[in-house]
Amino acid sequence: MVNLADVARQAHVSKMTVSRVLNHPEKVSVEVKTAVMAAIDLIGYQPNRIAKALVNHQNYVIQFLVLEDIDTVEPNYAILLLQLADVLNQKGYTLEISTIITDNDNIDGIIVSGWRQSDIIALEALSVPVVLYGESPIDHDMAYVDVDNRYGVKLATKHLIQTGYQKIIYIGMSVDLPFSNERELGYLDTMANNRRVSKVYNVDNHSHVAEKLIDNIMTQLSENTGVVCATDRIALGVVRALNKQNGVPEQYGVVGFDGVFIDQISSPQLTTIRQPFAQIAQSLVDHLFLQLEHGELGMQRIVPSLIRRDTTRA
Amino acid sequence: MVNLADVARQAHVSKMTVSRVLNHPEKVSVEVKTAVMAAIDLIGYQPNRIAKALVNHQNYVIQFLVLEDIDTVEPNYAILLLQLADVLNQKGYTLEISTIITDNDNIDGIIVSGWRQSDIIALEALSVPVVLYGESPIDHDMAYVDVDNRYGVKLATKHLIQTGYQKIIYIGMSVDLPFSNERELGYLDTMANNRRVSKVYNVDNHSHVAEKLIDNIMTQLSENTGVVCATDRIALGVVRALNKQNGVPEQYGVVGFDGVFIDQISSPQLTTIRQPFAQIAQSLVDHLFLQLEHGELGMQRIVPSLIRRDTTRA
DNA sequence: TAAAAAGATGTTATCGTTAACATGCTGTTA
DNA sequence: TAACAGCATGTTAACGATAACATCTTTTTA
Repeated sequence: MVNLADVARQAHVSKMTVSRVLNHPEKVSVEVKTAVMAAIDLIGYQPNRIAKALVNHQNYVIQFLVLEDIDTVEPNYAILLLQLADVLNQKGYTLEISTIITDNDNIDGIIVSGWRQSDIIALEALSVPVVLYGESPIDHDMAYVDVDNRYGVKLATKHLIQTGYQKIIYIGMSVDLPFSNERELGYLDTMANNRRVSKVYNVDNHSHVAEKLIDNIMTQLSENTGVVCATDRIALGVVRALNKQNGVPEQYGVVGFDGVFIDQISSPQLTTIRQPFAQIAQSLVDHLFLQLEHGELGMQRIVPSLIRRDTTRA
Repeated sequence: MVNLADVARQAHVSKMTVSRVLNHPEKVSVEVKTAVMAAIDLIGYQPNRIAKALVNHQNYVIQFLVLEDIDTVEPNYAILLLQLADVLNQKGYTLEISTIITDNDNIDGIIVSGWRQSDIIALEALSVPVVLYGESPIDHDMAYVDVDNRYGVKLATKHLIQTGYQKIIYIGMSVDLPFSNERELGYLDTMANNRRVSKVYNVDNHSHVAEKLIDNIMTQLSENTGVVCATDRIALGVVRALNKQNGVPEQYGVVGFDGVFIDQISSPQLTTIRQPFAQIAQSLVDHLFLQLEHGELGMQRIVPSLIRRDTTRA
């Protein structure tokens, strides 16, 4: 393996000078710098992450902790995971994926997804920086990054109003977590602001459950109704039910939330609120390093956008 | 950070003895061993992966190389990725995810998914062990793990025959790769063995394309037809088209292939051939270590199974 | 122009672990 | 009982990189 010493020999300088060229180039004269660079190129030197880690007391490993039941969120995780890995790679970091909370000397930080209220205490007790994906519970001060859920559903609700649907109902998730509460509030706020009458249903986050719900309430559903859905899974079921009368998007409009995978395989393709996962991944990593390097707890709400497709009128 | 020296002090032995207790316990007397173990428990020592890596000339990092267009395979990747991470963690390894081929001193081995024929030469030139997910091209000798595609489609075809569908057609993918060829052969073989007339269509691997194909050939499709699909995506579109006449599973039977996510959100839920990803992940890692530790190129075909659900008759 | 400051480069020690070799003890054998 | 084998444990050096300090050269300043 080509190491610092080989480069040093090639460039007729000491190892330290080579190290400086790479880490503190401003402290090295221009001639030496170019000579060293040439030597590096010539013999194809790549710094050894392991040796660096040992002397810097770092691991260059970030843990992605998935506390959610994996089955319920697969497509989202795939895309988030790939984006995270990408951002971390660019910083020379590696990803460790775990499904249980452990205090571990071999990682530098943790990004957590799918946590419940009951996980928070254990997470706060960890000895490494933690960033939550998803808004943190009100009474705890933890770094987090989340999509702006309330704003997202606001967009969805407004869109249905503007495309002329008369009655607008909301189908949420039966879980008590910040993100689902925020989504519901986004609907309620927008309806109130537009002097509309709200109607909220809650179901488990599965397309079949949502489909059954719509089947059951179909008779009470007047034509020209818009349905704001808390997730694309729910929206998928809703569209399926409504399309038994071939009513989407003319008689009924549907908007989902997530914008990953499901929206595209649905037929017709879903109008949805897209979570920008590349941005989310970048922000999660940024906030983790903010904590790692400056001890600061940051939080950010990422603005989602409306993707107009075929389950709402043009 | 608690290290070997702390344990050694606590147990009144040398660092080397502690190291031996952990790596070569048979070379240490029983009394010393128990004393050291007690000291480890007492002060909560965890070995430092980085220092170990440095002295062993290993990185404890395996790269997962995704060469496929990410959009086309998300749910599969999520599940494979999580399983891989799990298997590797148990061996003290970490995962690096990459989308480009690079020769990299900081990894110990590579697991490749979604490769094309044109990638093979670059992959063979790499200086670390490589295992392919997906059968390797005939003229190259590389380690691989794959699901037994031919057998899987055999299962699917047989199932449709046994549940009494009269005519049985196959909808494959328009790509020339070992896995898709194998799947087609699984259909053709089984049909020939059962003295049935085959009919093969090919489409891009998207539900909408498959849906459109069925719409177009619907008039030529006699009732009591079974459709073997190369993927769940295709099956999803096929079911959607056939269900416009409410014909699944009584008039038409459909079987997919993959068994991840799509099969469950479909309505009715897909009968499918499930890829056992936990087993695949384990096998990929095993074959990588076989190569790493003994230089042996292994290959394995994992046997998939039929999941009977609601798109075929009981 | 001598002394001090600034700049460039080199030397040493260190991170935590382990392989290889060294030491010391017990017990066996002729 | 001397010689030696075999076992348990300790000591040293090494992995590759870098921080801290040391040294040497050049520039600045009074």
